[in-house]
Amino acid sequence: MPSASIINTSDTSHTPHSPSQNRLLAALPAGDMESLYPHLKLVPMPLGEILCKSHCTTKQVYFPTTSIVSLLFVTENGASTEIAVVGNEGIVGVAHFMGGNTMPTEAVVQSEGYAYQINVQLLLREFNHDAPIQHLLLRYTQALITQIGQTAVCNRHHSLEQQLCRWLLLSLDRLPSNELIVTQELIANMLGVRREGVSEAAGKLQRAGLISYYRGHITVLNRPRLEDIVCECYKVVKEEYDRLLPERMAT
Amino acid sequence: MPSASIINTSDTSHTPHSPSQNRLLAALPAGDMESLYPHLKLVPMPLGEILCKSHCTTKQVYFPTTSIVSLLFVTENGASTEIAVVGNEGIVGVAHFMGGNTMPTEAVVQSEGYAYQINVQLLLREFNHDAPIQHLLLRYTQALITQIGQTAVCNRHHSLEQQLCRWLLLSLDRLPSNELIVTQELIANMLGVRREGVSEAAGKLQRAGLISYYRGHITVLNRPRLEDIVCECYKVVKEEYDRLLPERMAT
DNA sequence: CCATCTCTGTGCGCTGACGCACACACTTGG
DNA sequence: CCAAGTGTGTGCGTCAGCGCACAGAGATGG
Repeated sequence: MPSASIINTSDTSHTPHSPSQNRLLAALPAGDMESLYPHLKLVPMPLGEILCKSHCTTKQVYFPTTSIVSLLFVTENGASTEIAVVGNEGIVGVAHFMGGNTMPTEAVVQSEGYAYQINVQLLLREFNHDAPIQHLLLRYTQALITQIGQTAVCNRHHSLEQQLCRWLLLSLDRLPSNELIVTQELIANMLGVRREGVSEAAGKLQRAGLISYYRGHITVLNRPRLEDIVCECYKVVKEEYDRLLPERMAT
Repeated sequence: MPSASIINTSDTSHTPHSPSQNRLLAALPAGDMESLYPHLKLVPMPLGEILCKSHCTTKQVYFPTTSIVSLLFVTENGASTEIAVVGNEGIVGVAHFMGGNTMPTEAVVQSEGYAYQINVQLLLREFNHDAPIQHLLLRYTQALITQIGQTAVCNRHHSLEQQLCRWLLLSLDRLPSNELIVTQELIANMLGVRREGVSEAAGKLQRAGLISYYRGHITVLNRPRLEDIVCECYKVVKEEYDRLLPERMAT
């Protein structure tokens, strides 16, 4: 049973899609909705799809609803590290309104689902002439900065097991159910560690009854205990998202 | 002899101070200079001064000129990690114009010098009504995001020695000379590693003739070779700063 | 001049994560 | 039904970085 901090409350299998499933879009004032919504295009986000490679110049930005997107840095020798995760609370493509157009980041779909896509130009027009949407997106970006910074801290100071817990909780917060469709190999790539390391840590969590997994399906059985053993990084990030993003998006 | 990528070209001991020593301030169009410059206050930045603790609500932002400021995350048990460094190419206090006012970050003076201070309200007034300054600050913030993300990558994948090289080069780029006034202990706190580890890595660099240090004074003797052995993280960040910040600030 | 403090060097045992190799179970497709 | 592919478990040697302890050398201040 998902805890109170679940974001998605809709049952994805039956509810019709709506831009308001994305918390940023939902928080827009009525006027902005009217100007943006007609241009939003619902797109499926298949697992593993690369929305944007490092420094690629895509002209689309994405507002995930039921999908989760990972922002990865890939090193020269192919190793990768997830620096942040974006779900229905955010937007993929902050570089466009920050003014740099591209980033040395790769955006990969980490959990299958849907997103609303919009052309950069259309979004920029609103961003540049409308204070509320600008403030909303900038505050979101600040929350993102905190997540990235906290990832740096976590990478430095915390154990693989704690990082796994953080990753699970961050994903869980962005999903409607308590089941994640990911292999341990994928998690390892996100965290930038060995697959065997994830296997060991996940096995430990499973033996403790916190999770249960089976060939690419991880189910969180006891979220409260997961929150007990996770490092502070999760809480810092979560509180910052709650603080910076609109009220109705907080819980 | 400092290489071509030195930012400060002034001799701090003799030249009069000027806001244009900060590259962001220098890049402002004439109109913005006129409205901002009268409100800028030159302040000394003593080594170790804490400009802003985690989530503190200071009403000042800083444009370093000859000083360097570290942005640190401090964990519950007192361990710290530098997530980014700000020198004369940037501004301390992005949270103010990003809309969050505070951040879970501590800003500490890592290298003594000067900065121009300005009241948040005055800066915000310009930020909200003037596109050029807004674009400038947002592009800087995007560069900062890259630096933070790359720090996360570096913490994950690269050796202490490589990280030390990165740290030295990032500092060097923000200083007029090739001498840093820092103890190994301080560097250890920044990198979030043991003092002994820094001692060992620095000793290795010294024996190789790349640096020379003595009780809190580190002199870089061979910058090109340092750039050879540093990890890619340094280059990625540097190129992103060069790309995102104005031409005259690039070299 | 001596006690104290600061900064750095070094040694040692420990541990978390790595790289590799291989086994096993389940799935998929002919 | 069997071969190939996918996802996971496990063992083993290695190593970077940790924590700790202590030494020595220079700085500082009475």
